Amino acid sequence: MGSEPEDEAGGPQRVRRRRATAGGGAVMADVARRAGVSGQTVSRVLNDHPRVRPETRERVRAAMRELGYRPTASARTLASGRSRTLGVISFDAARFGPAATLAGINEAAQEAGYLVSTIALTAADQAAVRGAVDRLLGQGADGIIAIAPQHSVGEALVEADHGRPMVTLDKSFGARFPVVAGDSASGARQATEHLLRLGHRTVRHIAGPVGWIAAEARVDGWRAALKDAGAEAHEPLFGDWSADSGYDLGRRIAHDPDATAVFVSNDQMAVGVLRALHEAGRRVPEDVSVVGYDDIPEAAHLLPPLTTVRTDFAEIGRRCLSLMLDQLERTPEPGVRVTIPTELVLRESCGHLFRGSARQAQG
Amino acid sequence: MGSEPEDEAGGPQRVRRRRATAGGGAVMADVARRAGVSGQTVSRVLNDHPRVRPETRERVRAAMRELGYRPTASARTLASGRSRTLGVISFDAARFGPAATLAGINEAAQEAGYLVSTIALTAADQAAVRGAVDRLLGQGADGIIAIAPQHSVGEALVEADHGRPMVTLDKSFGARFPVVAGDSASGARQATEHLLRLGHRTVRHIAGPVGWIAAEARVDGWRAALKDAGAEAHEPLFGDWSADSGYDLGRRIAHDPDATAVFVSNDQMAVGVLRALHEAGRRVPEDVSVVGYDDIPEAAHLLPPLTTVRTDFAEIGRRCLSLMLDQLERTPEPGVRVTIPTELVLRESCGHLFRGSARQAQG
DNA sequence: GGCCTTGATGTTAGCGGTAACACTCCCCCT
DNA sequence: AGGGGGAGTGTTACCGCTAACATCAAGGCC
Repeated sequence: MGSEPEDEAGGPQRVRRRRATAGGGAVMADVARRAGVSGQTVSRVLNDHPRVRPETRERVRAAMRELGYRPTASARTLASGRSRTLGVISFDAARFGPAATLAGINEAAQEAGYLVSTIALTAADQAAVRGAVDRLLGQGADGIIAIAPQHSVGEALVEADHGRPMVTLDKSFGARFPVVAGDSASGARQATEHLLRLGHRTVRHIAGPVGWIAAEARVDGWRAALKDAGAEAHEPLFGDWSADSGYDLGRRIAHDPDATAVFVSNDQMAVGVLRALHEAGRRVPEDVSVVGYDDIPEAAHLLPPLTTVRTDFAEIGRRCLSLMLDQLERTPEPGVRVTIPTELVLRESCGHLFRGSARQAQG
Repeated sequence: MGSEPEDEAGGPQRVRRRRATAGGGAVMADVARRAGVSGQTVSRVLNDHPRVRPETRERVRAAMRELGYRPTASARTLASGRSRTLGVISFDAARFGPAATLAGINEAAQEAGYLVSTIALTAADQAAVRGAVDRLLGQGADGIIAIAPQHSVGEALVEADHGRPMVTLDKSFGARFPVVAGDSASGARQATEHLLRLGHRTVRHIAGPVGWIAAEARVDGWRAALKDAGAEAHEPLFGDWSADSGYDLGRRIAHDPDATAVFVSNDQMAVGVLRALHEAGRRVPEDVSVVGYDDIPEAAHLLPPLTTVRTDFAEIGRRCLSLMLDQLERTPEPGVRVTIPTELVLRESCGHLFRGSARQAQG
């Protein structure tokens, strides 16, 4: 090639340090040399600066292509203080809701040219949350999106405060960062009112675990609907979101002949409830009506197909991202709270309570 | 404070550039000054070098704590060429299998002190895969784990080759990188043989989409089991993994009175199949036996509880990570292929075919 | 026509770490 | 006593890129 830089004779011959680029590829200086410009001009091309002559720009671009040049993110981050990386802290990443939200965030981030680093936490203790925030920030994340479905996580986030933008999901208190959430209270109300309209005297509730924001909002929505209708409110039964727990709690309800309508806080638990009712010989919807929450893709094919409250998780993810971008690139509105509407999807798991028997009520 | 470095009088006063650290926190030099050592010693403490006197180490640690020092990853990456970040390319991240695998990877990565950057792809075309690889490498990922469930993705990965370590999931050909996969062929064989042992003359198959490696391996395993038993093999029906498609295809099978046993390539489709059979008035397991695949958490609570093939997705994720670490930190074995065993979980969706009727067969 | 813009590009000095090497001590051995 | 060697620490030169400033040519203005 003949383009090796000459070492001045006799100078102390230092070992060339290993390059930081992947596969030892070209670096900016190589591109600059090849295009016959300075490194700064290459940098300008890279960053779409307007003050570069079109032909120079093209020459640099060509050199980049020919050398297979790939900018080194760590160097750019170090020099500019921006990484175009977003950190995401998530819990329970294998469950449908969080997973779908995460997918939405990822997709939107990609479109906006950001990379996403995810830390999936299992424990919700403050040390874990703080550690995750630290690692993400240390990594240079420009901002953090935290799925904070439990009060404890929300509190830990406030504790672990830092200078960078943050968006949280679900977290219900404190106007410190923007929050995105599905409208759980309203969804629960819709579900409950639907069941009441079908003639049920009251509606039982199988709730998500205590301390979970969405779970508690659904309890509130359910309770409010009952109160408005002057219906009795039994104490809710608290599950852990799993079909297993839905089954266990469903059996308790199945053995209570007064129970004719159940609102379950998510579809997975509803699966277990349907089984418990079936095994106890109580027909759905003839004897008992069931409404779930989330509208998982399987909900339409359960036996019977499940009436449920749909949340657009992908939209939640997208809104998180757009709020984050607002903070990063535009003027942030402080303390925004975005609520994603829900929709009751009518299927076959609910029936009229009518002369002790029931007819199917279809949307 | 009094610790501001003095500018020599009259020197050209340059504006201090914005710090790259989050929230303008302390940097290594600050820690060094406070602990009364050089930056290099701080670096040694940070990296657990053995050659530091315990009391010095403690002094440095104290200084770090007091200043809330957080090392800047981009600087470390730039200087060392290692980022302790792994890139993950995933598809279909909202489905149970991939999501659970991803969770396993994340968890294992965290334990090993690595951060994970995920790119979720929707299209499997070469440009998308190549772009994802580029972005991950540009970000400084030390290695890439690619969930490559389709042939096309595997091919694209080979094309997008690069110098860094890689581990792929499912990808069936080419010994270029280590591969981890659930043992789909064996799982399918177990399922099929189980049904045959119950007395079914043959077993129908609802398969995953063409081009998906796991789907095709399950077809192969199913076909092999039938062949060994000398049973007739109907042409499989190809779904798209969704409960919707399972329902559509299930209806075709439901209307065929000869069909007494169905092996479905995943549990979601099996949900649809169960519904289709139910609606057609065919009882499970009395008239038709059904086996699914994956053992999603809801499988035990379907009506009837679904016999299925369990794969330990978390283990798959962990193995991916350990293979990656082998490549990064130890002597890599080239072209390893790790197969995660499967287990047939017996529940109530299968019955003996016996005098035209069926009795339950329970493990 | 000299002076001030403006556009295009180059030069310099970092960003915050780490690798390689240099330099002290201090102990041990002969 | 002299020297070898290792433990502990400091010095220097980068890693690859970008911000700030400097430079330089071409053009507009009075």
